[in-house]
Amino acid sequence: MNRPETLHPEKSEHLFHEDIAELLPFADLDEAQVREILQLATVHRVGPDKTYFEEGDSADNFFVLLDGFTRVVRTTKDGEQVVVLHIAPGQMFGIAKAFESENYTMTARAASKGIALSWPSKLWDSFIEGYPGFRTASRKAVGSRVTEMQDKIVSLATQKVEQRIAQAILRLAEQAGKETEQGIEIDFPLSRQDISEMTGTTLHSVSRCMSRWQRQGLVRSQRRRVVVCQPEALLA
Amino acid sequence: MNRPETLHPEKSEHLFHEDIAELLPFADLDEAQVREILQLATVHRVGPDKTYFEEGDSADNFFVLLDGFTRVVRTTKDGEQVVVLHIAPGQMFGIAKAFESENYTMTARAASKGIALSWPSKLWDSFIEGYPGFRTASRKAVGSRVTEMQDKIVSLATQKVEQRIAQAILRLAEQAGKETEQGIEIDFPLSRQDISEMTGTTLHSVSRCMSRWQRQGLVRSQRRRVVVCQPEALLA
DNA sequence: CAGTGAATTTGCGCAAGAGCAAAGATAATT
DNA sequence: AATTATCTTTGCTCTTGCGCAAATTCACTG
Repeated sequence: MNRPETLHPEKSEHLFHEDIAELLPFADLDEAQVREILQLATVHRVGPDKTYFEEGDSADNFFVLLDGFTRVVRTTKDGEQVVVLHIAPGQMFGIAKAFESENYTMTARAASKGIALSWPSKLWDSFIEGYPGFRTASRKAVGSRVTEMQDKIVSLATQKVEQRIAQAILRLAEQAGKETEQGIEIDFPLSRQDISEMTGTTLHSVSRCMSRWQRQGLVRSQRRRVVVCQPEALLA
Repeated sequence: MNRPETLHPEKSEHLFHEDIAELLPFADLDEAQVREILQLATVHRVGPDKTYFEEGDSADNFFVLLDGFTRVVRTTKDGEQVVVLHIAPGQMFGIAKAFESENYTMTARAASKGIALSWPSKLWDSFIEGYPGFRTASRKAVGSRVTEMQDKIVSLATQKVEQRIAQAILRLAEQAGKETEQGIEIDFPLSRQDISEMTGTTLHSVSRCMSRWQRQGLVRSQRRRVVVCQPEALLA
């Protein structure tokens, strides 16, 4: 295979046709189409806690995350952050066009160092029409977001803090879990504060909860690192 | 104007081209197209608390609500109900096709007597392609749902019970408000229990809250009837 | 390798709100 | 008009978990 392929406008050592073509949004495309699409793409490399875009910004681009995890966040008037959902590599985000919206309604902040591709929103319709796989992927993206948000609403509305935290951690372990000898490690830095923003509680309550689980051997957690040892036990 | 037009398969005294054509999903259609679409529609008339479809059902149809209000509800394992959002007349619902989903993920239950039209899901793509207004409307429907769910998540995660209840009632007053001399009346039966299911609390807390507001003259509420007298004051 | 700053742990007191129970009110039914 | 079912109110207790504060640990930087 003929390796390095240049990406516009920034050259990249690690992004290849093969990698991109595997991503759901670009499934079923032939090589020429992939090249065509990549020509139009902009590469974004962001450090931890940097944003791809902010709530209220004009929705000029849509994105596909290549690497790293991204939090989709809403900030309240008094500065509190609420994490609404997480984006995993291969998923689209910033797809305001799918909502007929002129502006982003949330902020996309990198949980860890990340890479994403973006395209001008004006290309959205032509992608939808020209690439069936893209249309399917965009619908699935919307669907899984809606599902995730539903689950979060039900969780917030009916469960106690402890259950909410457990559920949030298990979901992340599923989306961003990496096998280790210890157990499943969540593959990006995750503080008590972060978890509290996902579950609508305080970092104190999260800390207490996790300490207890640590004592019981259910999880193993150091500073901003979380390893789930007994996923089943957390369900109880 | 030539009045009664028959709807398939059930004849109807109150549904006319003029009414339907005004609905957002069918904006920009000419009379022939409206007739075409209505030919394919099924009419549903449901009583209060009856469902249009249930969570888990095969998503065979998509709907447009013509009259009445509909709650979109999720039920937890232990039978608790959570109201995720409300559908107003003119809006689409049951649009699993937009999520590339085979089944409904929630239950649609009529808050009051209601009328809806439905079409087989297999027509979704042809509607999307054939009627630009329909495509736009479906995106807007998804967008407003996502926005509403985001707001609910933020509300549940950061606000106290009292604020959540106030916000929920104000939203309904906006979506389903009818002007009266007393103030804005929510135009369908709404019990304390219903409100608690929207806000993730108990009917007791809702009752206490509303009683206080009643004493302060902010609302006026009898059994399953809610009138908002001072919307601004509820914001505090 | 010491120093600095961020993340975490933990204790304590308190308030919000859930849970339970019982009474009262309102609408529907016969 | 009497009966019944449903909805609502309200009091009381008890738990959850927040808010505040202080101590501690950990990672990074100079």
